[in-house]
Order: sequence, then structure tokens, then C-alpha cells
Amino acid sequence: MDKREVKTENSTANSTLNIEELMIPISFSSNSFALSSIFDMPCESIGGGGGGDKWGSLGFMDLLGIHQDFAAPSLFDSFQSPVVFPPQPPPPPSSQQQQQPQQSQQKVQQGALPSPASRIPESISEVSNNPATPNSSSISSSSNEARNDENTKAGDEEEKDQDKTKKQLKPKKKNQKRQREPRFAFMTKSEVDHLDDGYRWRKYGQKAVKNSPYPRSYYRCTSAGCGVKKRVERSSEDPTIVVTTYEGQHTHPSPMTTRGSLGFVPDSSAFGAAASTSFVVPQPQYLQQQQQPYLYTSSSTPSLNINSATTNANTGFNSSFPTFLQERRFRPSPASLLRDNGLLQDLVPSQMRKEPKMELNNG
DNA sequence: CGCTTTTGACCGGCGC
DNA sequence: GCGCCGGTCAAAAGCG
Repeated sequence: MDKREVKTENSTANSTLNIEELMIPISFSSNSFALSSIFDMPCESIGGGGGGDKWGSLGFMDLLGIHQDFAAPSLFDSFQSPVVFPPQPPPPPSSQQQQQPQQSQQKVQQGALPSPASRIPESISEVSNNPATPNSSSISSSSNEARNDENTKAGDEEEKDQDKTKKQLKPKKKNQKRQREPRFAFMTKSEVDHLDDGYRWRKYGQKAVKNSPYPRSYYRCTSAGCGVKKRVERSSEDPTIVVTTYEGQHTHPSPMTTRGSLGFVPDSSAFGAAASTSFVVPQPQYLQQQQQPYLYTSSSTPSLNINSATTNANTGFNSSFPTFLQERRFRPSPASLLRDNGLLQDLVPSQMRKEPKMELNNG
């Protein structure tokens, strides 16, 4: 038994933010609303459209209730892009934010926009903003490769404790923190924890979550060379909500999709009514000094209507998250993005976490 | 047999 | 410096 884990669960009251704070006060009025509507808000994170990769893994999209009668890029289109983050910040938001919702723009209750002041870095900010790190340019080489690298460097004293080193050779460099891939998370109402998004994942860990009876699972894309990871945890507040956080970009097309968009395994039984979904998406650096993931929320079954493959290999950061997120500018209120304790900690910049706990209790 | 999941241990970052 | 905590490793077990 891992004492630590036990402790972890009990020693709560740490820097736990509530997702509710990050939750975007958005709600859709009908079941068939176009998810795209959500992103119709101002947000320069778009890099322009560029029908690029169209592996479009429908899997999860479908599960979310997103149906399209065209080979549209999937929600994770961008993730599939082999594009990596450039050492330099993405191009400034040009005036090409025309990506108006092609159609069906249902009602969208636009909530308060996030205040630039409360932005948060960390997770997202780790988007290889360090030119000095060659590794940073490759998709989450974080694990194995980097690890070997480290191992090589430590060549001198390694023999001392091979016992341990062999077990955990972190890819971290001495002077720099480990660089994390940008992440984005979303909440989905589902009975199943592991949502099928078209990719193959292998679980490599599970941890108890503070303040939550539900554990957090860690998955890694099984594709060779693809270091995309994702974490899945169930909201303690609302057990019916599953919070999934993706980290990194797939360097390959969806295995499911490649065999035909019908390849995905529909756990639809659980998603059939994909009641609600929320997304936490990071924002481009050039939009904010302290990047912060955004949580996109939607209630009722969304019907995404993405028509343009926006995966742009040149947009660097933009390609880090779902096309639809790139297309639609969206600026949720940071104060409405807190909801879940666990993942939020990752999504929420340490800065914020430092704060003596925001007065989330009573506004 | 190969792949995935489980699970205890370990590591590094961070707060105190 | 110490302890907590998130994240990851990897051996063992499970599964098809």
C-alpha cells in the first residue's frame, strides 16, 4: 500500500481550486446546438484555417453527440497534427478571425470574459517556450527519450544507484523545469471514465485524488513515438462528470479513423446523451502573459459543426488543441473555470494555486 | 503470446 | 531542510 496515497487523500485542504470558478457560464438551449457556437466568442487563438490533416477521429466527437455528414476534422484534429511547437511564439492574431460559425448558431449564453489579470501559466505555458531546449520541439519526448538523454548525461555517477535510476530517470534538465505539453481538458457527463476518442491508450498509473473518492487515471498513447498523455478523473462534486485532460499532440492519425471513421468504439451507451461537456483550453501566449486553460462548458447534447479543417502546421500553438477550439474564439471567465479539484490543480497555474485559496465559498 | 491494467515504489517540484 | 503531492515507472497479474 502506498502510504502516501492514503495520506494524500486525507491530507486534503491543500491548494485545491474549484473548477466551478473556471466554469464558463455558458449554456446551450437546445440539444442540437452547434458546438461551434460556443467558440464564437472573441479569442484570437485562431491561426487561420488551413485544411490540413484530416485524420479526423470521430470517436469521441461522436460520443459527444457530434454528428456530421462530412469528413470533418475531429475535435482532436489538432492533436493529431504532427506539428510541434515552434521555439517562438505563434504569430499574432491577425485579422482573420472571420471563421464565423458556418451555420446553426444556437443561443449561447456568453458569460463574463476572463480577466487578463487572473490568467494563469504553468501547464500551458510550458509549451516549449524555451528555445534552448531542443527537445522542446518534439512532442512530449518527455518520457523515454528524454529520460535516456538524462541518463547519458549522468553517466558518471549513475552506477551508484542504478537500482533507482533505472526506475526513474526523469527527462528533466538541471536548469530547466520539465517542459510539459500544452493541455486542454474537458468535462463530460458520462458513466464511463475512459472516453473513447479514437486513439489507443494505455493506462500507466492511477492515483487517489484529494477530496475525491474517485481516482485519477493516467493514460498514454500507445502509438510509438507519440507521447500524448491524458488523465481522467471523475469529479467529486458531480460523479457523473468525467474530467479528461489531454497533454501533447498526437504524431499520428487516429488509428480508428485510418481504418474508417466507423472504427471507433461507441461507448455511446454512456454518451448517448452526452449531456454536457466542458473544455478547458490553453490560450496562446501572445494573448496572455500567463496562459491559462479554458474550460468550455456546454449543456445538453452538442452538435459540433466544424466545417473547416483548421489544423495549421504553421500556427504552432494553435495546433495544440482541437480545431473547433481554434476556430472559435472563446474567452471564458477564469473565475468560472474552477470546478474540479484534481485536474484543476494542473490546469490552474501554480501562481493561482499559491493564492491563499480564493474565496470560492461565497462570492 | 502480446498487450493492457494494476499497483507499490520512487522522483522531483514546491510549499512551509 | 523536510514533508507533501503529482506524476511516472515497472514488475506482476489479467485478459483475449
